[in-house]
Amino acid sequence: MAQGELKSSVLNRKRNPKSPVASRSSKKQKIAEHRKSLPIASEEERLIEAVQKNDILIIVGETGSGKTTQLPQFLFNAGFCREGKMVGITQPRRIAALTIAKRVAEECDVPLGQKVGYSVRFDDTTSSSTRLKYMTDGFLLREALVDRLLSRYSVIIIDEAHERTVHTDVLLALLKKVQRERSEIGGVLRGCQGRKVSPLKLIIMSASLDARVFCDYYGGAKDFHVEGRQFDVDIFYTVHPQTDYVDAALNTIFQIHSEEEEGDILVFLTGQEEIESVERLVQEKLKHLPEDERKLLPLAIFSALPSEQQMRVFAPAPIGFRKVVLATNIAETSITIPGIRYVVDSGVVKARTYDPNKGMETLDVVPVSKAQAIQRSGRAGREGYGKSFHLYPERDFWKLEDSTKPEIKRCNLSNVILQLKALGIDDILGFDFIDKPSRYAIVKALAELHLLGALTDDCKLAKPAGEQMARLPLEPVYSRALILANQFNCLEEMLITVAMLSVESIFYDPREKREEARTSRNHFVSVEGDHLTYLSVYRELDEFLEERKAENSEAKVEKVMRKWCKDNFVNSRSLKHARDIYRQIRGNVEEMGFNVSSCGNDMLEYRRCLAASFFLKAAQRQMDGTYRALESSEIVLIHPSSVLFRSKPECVIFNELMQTSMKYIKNLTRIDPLWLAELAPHHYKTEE
DNA sequence: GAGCACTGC
Repeated sequence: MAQGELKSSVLNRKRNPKSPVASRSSKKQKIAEHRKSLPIASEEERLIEAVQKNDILIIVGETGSGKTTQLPQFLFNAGFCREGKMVGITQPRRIAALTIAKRVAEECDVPLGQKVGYSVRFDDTTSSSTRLKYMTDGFLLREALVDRLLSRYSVIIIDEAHERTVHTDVLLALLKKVQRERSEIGGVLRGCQGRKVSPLKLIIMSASLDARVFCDYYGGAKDFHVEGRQFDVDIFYTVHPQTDYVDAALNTIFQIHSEEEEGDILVFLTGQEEIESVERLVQEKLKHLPEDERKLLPLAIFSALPSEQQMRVFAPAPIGFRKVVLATNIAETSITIPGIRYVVDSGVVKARTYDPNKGMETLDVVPVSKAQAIQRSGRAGREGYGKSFHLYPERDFWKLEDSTKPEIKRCNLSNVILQLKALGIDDILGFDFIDKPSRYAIVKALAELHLLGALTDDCKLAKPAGEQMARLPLEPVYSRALILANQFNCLEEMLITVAMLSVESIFYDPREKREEARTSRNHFVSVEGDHLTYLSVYRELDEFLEERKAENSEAKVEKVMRKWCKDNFVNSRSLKHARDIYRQIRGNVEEMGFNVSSCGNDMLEYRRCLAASFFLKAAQRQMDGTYRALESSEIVLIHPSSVLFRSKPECVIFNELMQTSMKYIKNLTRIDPLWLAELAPHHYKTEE
């Protein structure tokens, strides 16, 4: 979201203030010309015919074909939105849903939210007159919980299916089932609010590499190829394998800078630490160059970076300067940086995997896939001819995996399975996933859901707990915590806690200000642990804003909030997100009839509730000062970001176990070890 | 003594 705001603010600055009438007609003309020039424009008839003849169509089209903006308009014109029906288009990212919908509304010359709208979490612009609805795939999944046949849609388009996010994969399987059910019902009055249910058209849109996978999955579905429109990118490889890609990246950056024509450089690296170190190395190296060769401006971008600093990569470099943007994967698909003409690909990426046996996530540096390498190169050809430098030999490229392993095979499945159960799908092991997760991962997730009380002994959705948990947009273990907090009379505190635990990077410590950051945040810190610390961060900001709300406008409150966050070294984007989540889940639990009560100053009761909620993740200190995670028996360390890093209490509960350089536990609170047997007897009594 | 990237009626 932050990135989207940045992009549009840059665009706005460029816009010329012409007279409204003149600009409107010339803008209209420009849009018409642009639409006509798209590769897909000449395919309208053939495409519509293909949709009419095939219930499932796989559209393969590269960047710039116009498929995402044009196809829904073609479908509208061909009558697919008659009788109040909608065409739904899903995207893996909210920023895409939002910007594409705005673009299409502009092309249709209608205000956003009428014929064309978007729906993403916290932000729904659709109305009863919306016919082309852009949304995140997660949003459509949520809709399916309410209207299982998705009866308001005549056509559903899954865009960017090749990315294979968990949400996309679940949707691909679910829609296959919904389509079958809708054609079986055929015209009988059923579905949401007694709507007439007609057959569903399904369109899967993907980049080229793996169209076969989708065609096969849908029983030999027809595929339709649309030409892309990208500028040419020359690809270069190293002659020999590089032992140190950071060093190779540095050399390549300076080689481009001294030998190539003007144009900015985008360098793909693995993470924050590496990026910050390359940034310093570039600056260091520049000092040794002659004055006139120093005009190179290194800029970092990664998701944990505060928005104000992210924004800097979007601004044009000063006259005569060349930008070199040092980025994580964030620049691969999520954001597009203007001016990039050269790409440097390290060939590696940090990838998360989940080990269901240990209940542990791992963050490893691994080689990219061919598809990723190609996607990275493509970033050099957005505005004109470009060059891409891979820091490995061509023969190594051919050894890469074709595409990245689908996320569903690499993640904790408890949430996915809870959602499927809530959708009425009981046979998870037999469910028709496009790529099946391992039997073991499924069984482990079922067992976890059972322990959390979401499933009955025969693995059916428990009533009401399982239903309630499925309704909440949270990890099942956090939903469970809210249900328990209702009984412990600390629901208010737990709502804040799980909202804060649901967002990433609440604290941001720039390397050079690490000490200052810690000191200025000292007053938040609770000796009991991270959960109470988050609670006081949230509450202090809330009180601060409350005091100032009376005298200020909403925009000013936002500004005050950003200032407060900056002063306290808190990431304002993360905290705003946490506040949005809080509002949403508070609404959810109130709808469930929960009474949001506070335990006041009784933090003992709150900590007991944390222990009761997170009993599956407890750890005990050992003689040597390391910890043993009770569930997996893994030897772990307290992550240095925890406020308990130094104090090392005897027993803690934690929310995250992740292996990076070491096995670390994060987000912890001190508990009394006796509480575990008392509060989770079904799990601990026999052991201790 | 350290944090790839997304996302949720």
